[in-house]
Amino acid sequence: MNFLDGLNPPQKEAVEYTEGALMIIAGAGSGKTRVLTLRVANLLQQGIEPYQILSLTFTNKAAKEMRERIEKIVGIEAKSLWMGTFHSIFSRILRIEADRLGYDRNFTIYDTDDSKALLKSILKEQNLDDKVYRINNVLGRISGAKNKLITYKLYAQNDALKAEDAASKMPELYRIYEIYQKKCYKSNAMDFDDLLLLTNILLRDNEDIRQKYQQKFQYVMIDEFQDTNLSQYNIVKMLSQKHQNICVVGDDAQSIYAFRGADIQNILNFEKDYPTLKTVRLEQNYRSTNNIVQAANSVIANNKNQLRKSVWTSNDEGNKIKLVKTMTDTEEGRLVADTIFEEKHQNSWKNEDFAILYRTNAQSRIMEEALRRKNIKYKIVGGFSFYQRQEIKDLLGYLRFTVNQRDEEAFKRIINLPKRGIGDTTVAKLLAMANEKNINVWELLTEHTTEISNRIAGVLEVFTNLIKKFIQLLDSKDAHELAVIIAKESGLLKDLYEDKTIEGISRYENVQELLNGISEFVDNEENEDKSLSTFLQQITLVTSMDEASKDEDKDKVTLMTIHSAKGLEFKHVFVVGMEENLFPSQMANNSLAAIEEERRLFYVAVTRAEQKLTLTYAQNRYYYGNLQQCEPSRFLSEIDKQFLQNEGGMSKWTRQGFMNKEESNEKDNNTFSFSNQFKKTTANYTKVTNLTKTTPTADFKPSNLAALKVGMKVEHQKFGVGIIKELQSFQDDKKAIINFETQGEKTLLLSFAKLQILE
DNA sequence: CTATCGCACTGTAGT
DNA sequence: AGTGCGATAG
Repeated sequence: MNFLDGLNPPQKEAVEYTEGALMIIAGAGSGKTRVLTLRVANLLQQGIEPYQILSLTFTNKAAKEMRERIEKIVGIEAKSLWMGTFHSIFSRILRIEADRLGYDRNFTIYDTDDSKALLKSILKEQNLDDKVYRINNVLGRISGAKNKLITYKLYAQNDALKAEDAASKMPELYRIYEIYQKKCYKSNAMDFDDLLLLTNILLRDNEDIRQKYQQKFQYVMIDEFQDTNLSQYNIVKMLSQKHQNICVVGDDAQSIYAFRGADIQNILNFEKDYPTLKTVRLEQNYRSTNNIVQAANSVIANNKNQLRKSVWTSNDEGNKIKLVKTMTDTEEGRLVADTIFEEKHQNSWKNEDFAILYRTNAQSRIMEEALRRKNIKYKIVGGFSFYQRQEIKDLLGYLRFTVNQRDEEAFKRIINLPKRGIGDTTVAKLLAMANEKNINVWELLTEHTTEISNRIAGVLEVFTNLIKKFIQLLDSKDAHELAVIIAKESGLLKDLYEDKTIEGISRYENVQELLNGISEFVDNEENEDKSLSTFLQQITLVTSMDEASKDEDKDKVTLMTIHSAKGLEFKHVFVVGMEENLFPSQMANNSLAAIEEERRLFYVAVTRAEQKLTLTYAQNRYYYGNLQQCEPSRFLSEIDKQFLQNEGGMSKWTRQGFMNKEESNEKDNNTFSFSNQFKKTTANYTKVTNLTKTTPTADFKPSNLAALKVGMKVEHQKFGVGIIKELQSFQDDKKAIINFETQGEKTLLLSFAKLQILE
């Protein structure tokens, strides 16, 4: 087995120990992904079928990356592996077995926004004050309960929980939970936590289904085990009961999701649940310089509740860690941008060798501005998702309602969109009426029309006829064709198209982008089920982090939160905003456990760096538009001084940080005028960060459709350069068959294709 | 029912 | 700074 060459003894052991329970404690940079990849390859080489291996990860990105790496070793076989996030894998299973739970297979997955909107309406209906019952708290309590496998029935019987609720002035919480859950069920909808909780219930209550999947999954693997919650762990425990071939990989020092129910206790329980457990520790770090490894160790050593830690490296000592203080947050950005600019030339490093990590997404804007001024290409990972944009959610609302008419959140979103004179009062009345009759709104609208007042009934009929038409097309049209029809006939597209403001154009383009996305979904041969319903379930579980890394995304500086940086590595990492109350977050002040989690987060940030690490903090920073003074983070003082660069090396930047009063005023004025300018061009700004490359003059718009001719050379945003082979009419639209250089022949609906005419 | 204005609030991460 | 809410006028 030559692919084991170059592994150290514990790595080799982890790859070869395939039968029974195995726990791999993998320190930062210890080659974990490589070990996991080879482990799967090893199983496949032993003749295990790919569909018998279940491999669970925490993010879609991690799953995708691992699948690609395995594919490189074993080839096409890797496609049949069951590999994905807990949520995506189990939503797939739930879709197949939905009827056992009384759900329809077209169930909607409610995202956090949907959940909050539903809770808000429940609070209103129950006359509860949303100042007392804070939506985030309420959702957090419900979510926390679900992650501990506490259903609303169990919650109502649990005096301890109810006492906690009473203490936080929310004694009715158990009732809200019950109403929320029943409404979700009535809407044929599941929230994120339901995907796990209901999988638990499905497997627990259905012997045959449990056996089916126990039989199927002979080998189960979990990555980032320290981040799993009880609900997730319990599913895996049930699934691996028959074969007992379960392998978990984790690092307690990198546990950063306790706030949402992840339980380090799972690691301890694991040893109890599997007495024959074999434990392998990967402690040699191959990623970072000795200075970085030691500095990381010196910080994490401050945690009282750490389990085990002895990560070491035989790498060079390397550069010392740079600590930089700046006057303001703007200057912090400038400093980072300047440093990247210089180092790119000095070391001939590329943009992709740098990462800027921050604690909160809000910090990204200042870094963006600085990089743009220096003309440094960057990409933002995570943050505000494409699918959270209003115009996207509007169209998705129509698509969702077409697939599942019980989806009440979608109904509320689209019933008066575009405006048809149905206000909140009317909607509330309709919902109350439906509730009273114990039917859903769609049934009310279609079967009880006579009971609705004439004025409204007329408008509603137009709406129901529209939806009925869409429903009829569900079987005959593919997801993309149908989405295009819905976008047009609902009037959404027309509204956006007529809005010629910068924001309006951007929104129109975003909708086009969504339609392109659906088109890609349909064209993708790997997707077996091309229904609109599957598409919708899939995208709810996809965040902007998971978008395919395009070629144009290649050589760019990466900006992201520390949370999303887990598992990645960069030559030079900047951790910015090292200030008390920002990192560690102010919210962490309440408990030791929270501070320790922040410290682990810092540990994660530091261990992303291969060669250079720079920590920066500002003395003044804008919070909600107010300039505030900041103190350096306590974590900075916890780093063993011997790993920090001496004062002399800092002086260059430190000097820049201190300005005399005159300079300071001048600078403030500059900052002010810049931010005013920024305000006016927000839409442009968004567009640039979206990485859409447009040349206004040559850009193809639906309005100059006639400009296209057969034989013309064009460039498509996604498919690249091609020659127009044929132009066709499709209803009142034009379609083009284009032969792309790399993608082959594609048929595009022109009004949604982003084409640029080349010749 | 819709549009507009002034006021108050914002509390971290990602499926 | 940006958002979302309630009150008010049209």
